[in-house]
Amino acid sequence: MIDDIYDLAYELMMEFDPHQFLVALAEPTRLRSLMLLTSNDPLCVCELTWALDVSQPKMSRHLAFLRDCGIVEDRKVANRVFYRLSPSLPEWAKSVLNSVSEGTQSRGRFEEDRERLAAMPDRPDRTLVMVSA
Amino acid sequence: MIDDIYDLAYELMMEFDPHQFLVALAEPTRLRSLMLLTSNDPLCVCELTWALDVSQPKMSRHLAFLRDCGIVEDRKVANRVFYRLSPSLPEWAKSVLNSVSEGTQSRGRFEEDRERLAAMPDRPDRTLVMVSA
DNA sequence: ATCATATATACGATTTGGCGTATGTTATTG
DNA sequence: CAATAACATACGCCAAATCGTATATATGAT
Repeated sequence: MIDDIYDLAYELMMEFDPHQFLVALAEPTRLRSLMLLTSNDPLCVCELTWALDVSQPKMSRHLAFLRDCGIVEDRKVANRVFYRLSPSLPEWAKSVLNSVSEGTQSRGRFEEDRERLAAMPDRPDRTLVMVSA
Repeated sequence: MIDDIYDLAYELMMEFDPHQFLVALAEPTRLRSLMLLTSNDPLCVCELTWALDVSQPKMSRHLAFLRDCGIVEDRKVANRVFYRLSPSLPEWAKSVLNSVSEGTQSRGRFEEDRERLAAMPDRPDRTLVMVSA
């Protein structure tokens, strides 16, 4: 309760920082994750781990980074944690993500990520996450 | 001559890389330089050095970095070297720069940079640079 | 209760990036 | 031909970022 109030106050005080935002994008794993999330909101950790073919701790760390920047939000559903782009992202930041998404469309590495995600077997059910948004 | 041909071939082969582009933006001095260049094309090294209040080698290194990424172009005029955004930047990259520029408009650090630039005494003549573009 | 799955975090090791300082290069000026 | 000014680069150092591995936590299944 008290913690929540402090969190809110902190968030109001610290505006969304362009530099921090760009630092977040300037790392391959984070960028690839964000590119997937830009078109495939929400995704759980195991889906991203599978699609990017990276270790689980690595994915988890980078997602925590993005969350702490205010770029993504997480929602726990049963066993899993789903991430999506933060709806409260400043418009200019959303624009950046969309523009970068354009720039990465025909780039092999990002195409492969999308394909691996699409081909993932037994992808978790997302309906619960969508509803409770 | 031969070198020019190799440079051209190299540039055609290596497409503009989104990740590299974002790495370039994710450093304070480079970002601040680009934000100035976005609205004040072209600027010479000494103007940027003055506006950002950083050492000359530091400024020079970061500009070289941006040039090697294909983000800016340099043009030597007499004693000085002027930098401007590369006109051949992909559209999506220009969009990113414009969006980030929005995001930084009301941020103290970037405002100060603009003010220091505007207040710089004896700014070099730019007419020659503009004409020979 | 035990075991398996999904996720997060701590720790040590390695790598990378940026910086200051010193120096090189080119062009202008006197 | 100095001497100066603008810019670029080389070198060594330090701080920060990332990673793998191991481990902790929480939820679900048997």
